[in-house]
Amino acid sequence: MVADLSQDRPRLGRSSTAERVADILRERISEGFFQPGQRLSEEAISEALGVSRNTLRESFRLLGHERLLDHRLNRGVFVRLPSVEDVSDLYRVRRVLEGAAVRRTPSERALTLIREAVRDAERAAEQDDWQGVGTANIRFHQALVSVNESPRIDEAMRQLFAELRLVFQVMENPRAFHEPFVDRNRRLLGLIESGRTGEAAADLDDYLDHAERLLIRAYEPNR
Amino acid sequence: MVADLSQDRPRLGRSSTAERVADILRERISEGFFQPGQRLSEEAISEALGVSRNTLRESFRLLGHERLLDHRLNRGVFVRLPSVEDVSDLYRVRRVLEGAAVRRTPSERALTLIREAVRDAERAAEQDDWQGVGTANIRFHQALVSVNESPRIDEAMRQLFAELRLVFQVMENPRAFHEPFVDRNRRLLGLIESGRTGEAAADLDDYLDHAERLLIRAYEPNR
DNA sequence: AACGTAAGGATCGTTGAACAATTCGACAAG
DNA sequence: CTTGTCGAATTGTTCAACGATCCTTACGTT
Repeated sequence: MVADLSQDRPRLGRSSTAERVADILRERISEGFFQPGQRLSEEAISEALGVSRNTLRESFRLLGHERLLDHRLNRGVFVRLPSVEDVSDLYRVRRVLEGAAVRRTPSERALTLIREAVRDAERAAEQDDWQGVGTANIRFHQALVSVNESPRIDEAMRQLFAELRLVFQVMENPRAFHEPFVDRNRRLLGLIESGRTGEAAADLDDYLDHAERLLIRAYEPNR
Repeated sequence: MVADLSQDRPRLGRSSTAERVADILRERISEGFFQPGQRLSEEAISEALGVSRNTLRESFRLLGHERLLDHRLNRGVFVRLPSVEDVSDLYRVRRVLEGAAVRRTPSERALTLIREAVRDAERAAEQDDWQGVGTANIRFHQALVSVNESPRIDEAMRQLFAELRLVFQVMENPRAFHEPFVDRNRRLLGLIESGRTGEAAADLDDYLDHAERLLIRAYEPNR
């Protein structure tokens, strides 16, 4: 019974001003409050948040390593603005991580998460809630990757989507983007459930090609 | 002609005291000067390197994100001491990244790198230079992963091996560990060269199972 | 002997101020 | 129109300080 407590262990060490500031900034970036390409002034933000410049700089380092911020020497930190090459690379990584996932037999737990994400996306689509479709879609792919049963891969996937959100912020019409994938999620789930790993892998590759093409076409980092 | 200069751009932004300090610490850790589990005193190191505590703390944040240091609140930073579960997870990641690589057809450039690494390992083994075998072995796997043609995956692999080096530091007999893999590298290369991706993938899985088993058996994080 | 508590020292977390280094735009000179 | 120079603004880094937290030791209680 004491063993259950070990679940809460990560929460223990948590909290330091720098990390909490990083959490805030991360959220602000992902919600578009800070736009990609925008410069983040040390003085302005440290004053606004009521922390010292030194502490804020520690936060910047954290987010820089997550590729959310771009640290240019003596020029300051900028919200990262991914290039088209970055988008392609992100999809290369997805093909590897998600491709490995569909070749494995998922645990019951993972399968449940995947099913829920598919259903949530469908439900949100019915209500024209494209914001909701987007987040459900992300949950779908994270659940998919969780089939690999690797904490490090899960973490990498989290970062990857944080980076992709930067792309969505710049995209012309992020809402319509997710639309075709509600059905594709359902189809892919079917292939996975029936254990047809070969077909699932092929469908996934086509899925990601499709998404990458749409994304790059709608993505214009030049303002 | 001016366009060629843009190649050198990455070299410009580089260098800031914090990053250079991080480079030094990274090297010291990988060479075993700082042992896994050891605590790194802010005061002692900042004084020894002649930098301020604040700057050193920025470096610590960088290395913490690379999983080389363990930051415990109010207790300081420690050289990370990977657990057995960590080792297993690292091999899960390797199976995914390297597995995806062997299923692709390598570029000429990548193939050359792989061949060189295999040859260097053999040469080092002939001279009983097990240190050299180890580094050639790492180069072999990095070259293998480079077949994915993804900068992010290359970077992930670099970090992964930096973490594995922590394990090697603690291991009982790191020299003998690499011995069986000189031949296995050669065999895997053969399968790749002949385009038998299915067999190559199967051999790789067995390869990594083998390595993980040996490593975990020889690994005793408890002192 | 096992345990709870208290005191003290060491180290980290964070701040605020200061100064050097660097960037960038404006403006003058050629 | 290009090049050189100046100054304001911002970052890079240091330093000193103080509160907070952890660890150890000692002491007293049960």
